[in-house]
Amino acid sequence: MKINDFQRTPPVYLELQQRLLTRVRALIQSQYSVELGPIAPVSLVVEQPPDLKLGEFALPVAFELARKLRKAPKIIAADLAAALNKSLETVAFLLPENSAGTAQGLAISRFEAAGAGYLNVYLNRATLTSALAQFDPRPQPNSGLHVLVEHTSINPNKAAHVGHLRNAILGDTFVRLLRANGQKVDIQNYIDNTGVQVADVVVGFLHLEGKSLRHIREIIAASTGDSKLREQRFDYICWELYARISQWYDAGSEAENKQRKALRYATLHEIEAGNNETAEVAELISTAVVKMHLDTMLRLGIEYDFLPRESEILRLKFWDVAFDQLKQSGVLYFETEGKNKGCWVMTRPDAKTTEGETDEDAKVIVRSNGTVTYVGKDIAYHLWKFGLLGRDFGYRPFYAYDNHVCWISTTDGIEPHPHFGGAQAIYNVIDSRQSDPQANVIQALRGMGHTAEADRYTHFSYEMVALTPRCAVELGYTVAPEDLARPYIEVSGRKGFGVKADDLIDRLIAATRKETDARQPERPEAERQQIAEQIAIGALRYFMLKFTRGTVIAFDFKDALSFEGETGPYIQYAIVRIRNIFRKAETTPEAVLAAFAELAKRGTISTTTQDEHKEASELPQESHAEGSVTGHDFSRADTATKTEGASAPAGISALPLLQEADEIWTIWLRAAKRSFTLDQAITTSEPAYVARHVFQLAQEFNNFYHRHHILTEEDPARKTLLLATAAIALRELITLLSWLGIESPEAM
RNA sequence: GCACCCGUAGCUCAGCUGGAUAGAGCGAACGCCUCCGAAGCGUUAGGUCACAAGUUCGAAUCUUGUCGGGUGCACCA
Repeated sequence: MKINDFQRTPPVYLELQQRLLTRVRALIQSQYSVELGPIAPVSLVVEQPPDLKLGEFALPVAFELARKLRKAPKIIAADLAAALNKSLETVAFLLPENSAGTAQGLAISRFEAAGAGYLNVYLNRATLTSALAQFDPRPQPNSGLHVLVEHTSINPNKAAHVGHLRNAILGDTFVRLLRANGQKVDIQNYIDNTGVQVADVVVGFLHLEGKSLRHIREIIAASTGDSKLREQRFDYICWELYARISQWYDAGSEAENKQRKALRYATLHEIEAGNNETAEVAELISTAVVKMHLDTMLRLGIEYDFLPRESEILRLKFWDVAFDQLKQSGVLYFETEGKNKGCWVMTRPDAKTTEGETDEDAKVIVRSNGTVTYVGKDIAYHLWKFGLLGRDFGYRPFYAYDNHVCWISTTDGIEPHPHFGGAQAIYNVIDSRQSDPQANVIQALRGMGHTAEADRYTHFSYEMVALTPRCAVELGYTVAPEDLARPYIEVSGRKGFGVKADDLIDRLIAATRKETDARQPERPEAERQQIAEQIAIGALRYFMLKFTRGTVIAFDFKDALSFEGETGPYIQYAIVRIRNIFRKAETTPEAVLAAFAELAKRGTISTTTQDEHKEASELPQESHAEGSVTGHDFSRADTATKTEGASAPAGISALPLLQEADEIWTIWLRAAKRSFTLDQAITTSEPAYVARHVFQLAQEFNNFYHRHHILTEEDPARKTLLLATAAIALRELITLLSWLGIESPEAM
């Protein structure tokens, strides 16, 4: 019998399913191809039955065959089940060898027809738990694609708000998922430091406030230093000023307003041009704000590798290079008629082309005055991302993390520097309001013949975070009557309307700190603070991740400040409980899992028929340390217990428990499902799948915890099983939370 | 007008490539700490899956249409 199927692959859900399908397909081919002639490919799907009593997998294939065979689905399913059971050894494939080189047994214990015609598959619990205890199912290094993820990208003219938190948390989590999948990922945070938003704050400081360059330096120095010394945060000062200047443009007489707007654009042009005092002010402000954004994100465990800035895209003339390429490839054409006369334009992705007519709907890339639009610059930038531009940024170090440095773009950088760009796949975490411009860029890439790149360009889009009217009122904003009736109100930096990220984090920490102070009074202050921060960040990150991307989050403090139910702290609490169990049991999860794998192996080797007695008798008689829970033999009990498919070599007191107690098995099954969930989350760009998966595991553990009292269990083998189940839950919970960027506290 | 997203329990949301009795959390009512931490567990109440037609053995899921909510469709960035 071949046992190489799984030799190096952990026994995980996805592989189990795939192998199962291969076998079933083969059977159908041989069984029914005569009756059907050359049969059309039957679409085989694997489902999960509504209840574990019905098995782990269900195949509705009989329904599909029913009409072709003119037979009742029930009968077909029964035939299939019988045939599969008859040749179980060839169908149910083996799990990997263990360290001793002994095959561990079949992964599938039996097939059964059920319901109206389902073919249900029952996995071999003993075999799989034993294998899972031995192997931490880590995916192998993947395709090796060099991936670039861009997220956060907050305009550097004001403080970050809740909407930016959703972006950064989604992006950061997705990076962690890609890396867990074995991919090499660079993280970029694009900085638009030359736009009107920055110009507005510059106008605010220079003209509304009448500050000089020197004065602005002083303000920045006083408001960006040590958080304990500064009276105000610079990003908050800018938040307020940005709201004020936005109103100021419309607050004067008509003539005044015209003058103010002129001032605004003059300022913008000076910033874009560079090499002048206004540009210097803009540079000071935006750099100071960016640093604060990085501080804020670091509170959430979010780090970056590189900050490309718009100022360098302009000054290093990325556009000029891109423009040539776009003209050469014919993506851009010069419009000579209609409203876009004199512009270089591009046909839109979904445009219906009518011959000869001027495309009034075309996207303008270069204006009639010769300046390039935002989309044009974005195309150039994305050519660089894929290494197609033939021009690079200069680099210098900008922000130091514990383990690495974040670099920033500059016109003339230092050597040596790491290489960024030239990625094979990119993900842009940008909210769904940007899907049109994103589609334009993809369209341009495709039009230039870079179809592979266009295919690997993912707009990781998500819906915005808005405030509930109640929340807006609570924050002291005056809310228009018509807005009070709406489900949510969009945040607006221009109006200064929104929840600032650091305010929210501070409130969360204050709330968790109150709890830890009450629950852990004996712990030192620093520890209580650390725990409070871990819980607060866990709550926040989980809150942002539990919604699927397409859902608008109507933000409310009541929901965000909740630590019960479907929250990060709920999951963290399960971890703390498990850690306490191991502390009191005076053993470790690793030791328990090793012991369990060994014992389970002895008890379950003989699901293959011929070898069972021989193998059972050949088992080495190992002796284990006295008094350790790991020292008891699974097969010690004399009462022989029949397990399905084979008789166990000796009575195994834990095995019936594993067979019958679905609340135990469901935890192991979920562990096996980890790679499946990861794969699903990555292919659909949906981190919420992982969030839900880990919450369900925590729920399953709590359920198990309340049904089985582990430490007082008297039967040693049963106790080993219970402890091993807790160990698996712990291993999974910690791993999965780390993927979500959530820490696992020692106590809480 | 066109494009995209959303409409599922009182509220906030899951429901993967169509499949067996539609699931969580919060809120409500009632229980559970002489036993591994109650940031927990259990029980109960609560749904014509917006509406209509179609495809199918089978639809919350796919198609089309209607209604309702949101967002985006500039030579602004």
